[in-house]
Amino acid sequence: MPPPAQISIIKPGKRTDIRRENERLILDAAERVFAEAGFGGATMQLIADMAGLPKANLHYYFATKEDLYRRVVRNIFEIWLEAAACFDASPDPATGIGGYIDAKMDISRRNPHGSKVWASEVMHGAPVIQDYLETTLRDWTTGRIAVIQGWIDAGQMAAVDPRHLLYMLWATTQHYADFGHQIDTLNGGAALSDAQWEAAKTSVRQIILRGIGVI
Amino acid sequence: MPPPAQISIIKPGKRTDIRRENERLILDAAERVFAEAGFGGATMQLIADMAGLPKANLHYYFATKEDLYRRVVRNIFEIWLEAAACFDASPDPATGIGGYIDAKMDISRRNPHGSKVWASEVMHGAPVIQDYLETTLRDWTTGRIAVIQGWIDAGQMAAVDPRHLLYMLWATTQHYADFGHQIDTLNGGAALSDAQWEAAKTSVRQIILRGIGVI
DNA sequence: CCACAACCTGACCAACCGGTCAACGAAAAT
DNA sequence: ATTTTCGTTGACCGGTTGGTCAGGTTGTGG
Repeated sequence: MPPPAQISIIKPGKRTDIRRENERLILDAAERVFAEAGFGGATMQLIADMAGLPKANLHYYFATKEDLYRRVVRNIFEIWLEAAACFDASPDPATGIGGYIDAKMDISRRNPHGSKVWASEVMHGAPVIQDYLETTLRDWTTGRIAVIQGWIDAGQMAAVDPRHLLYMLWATTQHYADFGHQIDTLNGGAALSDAQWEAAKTSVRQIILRGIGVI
Repeated sequence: MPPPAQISIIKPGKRTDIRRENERLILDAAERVFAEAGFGGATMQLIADMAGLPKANLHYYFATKEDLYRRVVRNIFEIWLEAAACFDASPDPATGIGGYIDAKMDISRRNPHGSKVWASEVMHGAPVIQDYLETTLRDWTTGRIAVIQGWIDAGQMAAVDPRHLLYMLWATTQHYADFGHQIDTLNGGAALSDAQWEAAKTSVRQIILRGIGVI
């Protein structure tokens, strides 16, 4: 009586499956531990425990602690850039910037650990992703500044400094992830409910959009 | 002629001078190292080197690394609260909130290390200053929300959620300290000049004050 | 001047960390 | 069936860290 072949249909390749699964496990655990303890405070042993794997297994998939950290930061960086899509897809600042705020607020709620790792990395002088700041992020920023300046020149919004508007967008939206613990504490110790998150998004959108004269 | 105990308390004395001087040296170095490396990444040896003292001397003044860290965070907390003065002294939101923005932006420029240590502490779940969040900060926040709500009720500003307005003020002003490295990198690798810093202050003030309908 | 207290510090230690390695089992490839 | 590759893991190691301590120096009160 041979075991049904259908079961084995699911697996495209056991080796690659194991690898992908374990890397995912490790990266998830690492993101969390790096966010909660910082790079220096995080230990490979703690990440291993949280991932449910022996420590030596981590070093099989990621040669060094710094390599693992680098991968975590890269993952976050890509998520950040995804939120840029809403920015270009819109012809006017109200939907463009409003959509960007919504997108980044959603990321802050869905992926707070990543935001914290990024913040920690930058606060410590960006020793790992300095090249990203100088290339990808700088190019991205230059492009968005041009878009905003276009809106200003077209009279679609108030004449504010596009660069500092961008910084304000980053600061306000990421604040809800990076300082989530403080916000929760001031909320009576409970995480923000769905309604409260919507209120936060609305408040941020309202103040900024009115601040740049589009509502 | 009894040499009154008061005098020996009041008079500087070389002993107390040495103590105060060294504590100041250590606290300054610690603030910097904790900000640049995080609690876990900071080492007592590095703090000692930066303070120009042998490591064993640090443990003479501060029993443990955590004690030293606690003192650093407490110092920062007091600076934060000082900026609140401008808030109450003003009868209208334009000068009150505008002044608060200016004050906090100045602190971000003058004391970026402290802001980073605070941010790091909160991001890691505030293991050291949780009680402050639940008492002093919560009370302070409640008070300021009442002030803002008063302005709203008096028709002096738009009806925004005071709590999220506060968060936005904290986020935007502290961003210039916590993410100073990123801002400098996007500024061509140079720190913001006096003029650029004024432009930043003006931009933040402009957008937020217009956002709450006071200009 | 003396005695005491405060201050200083080189040397040391137990604990821990990142990383290594040899040995082994399981799956693919031949 | 045999060989090879990939995945797994306990045990181990050199280096570093926070913290200790004995013994010294300096300042202070009497």
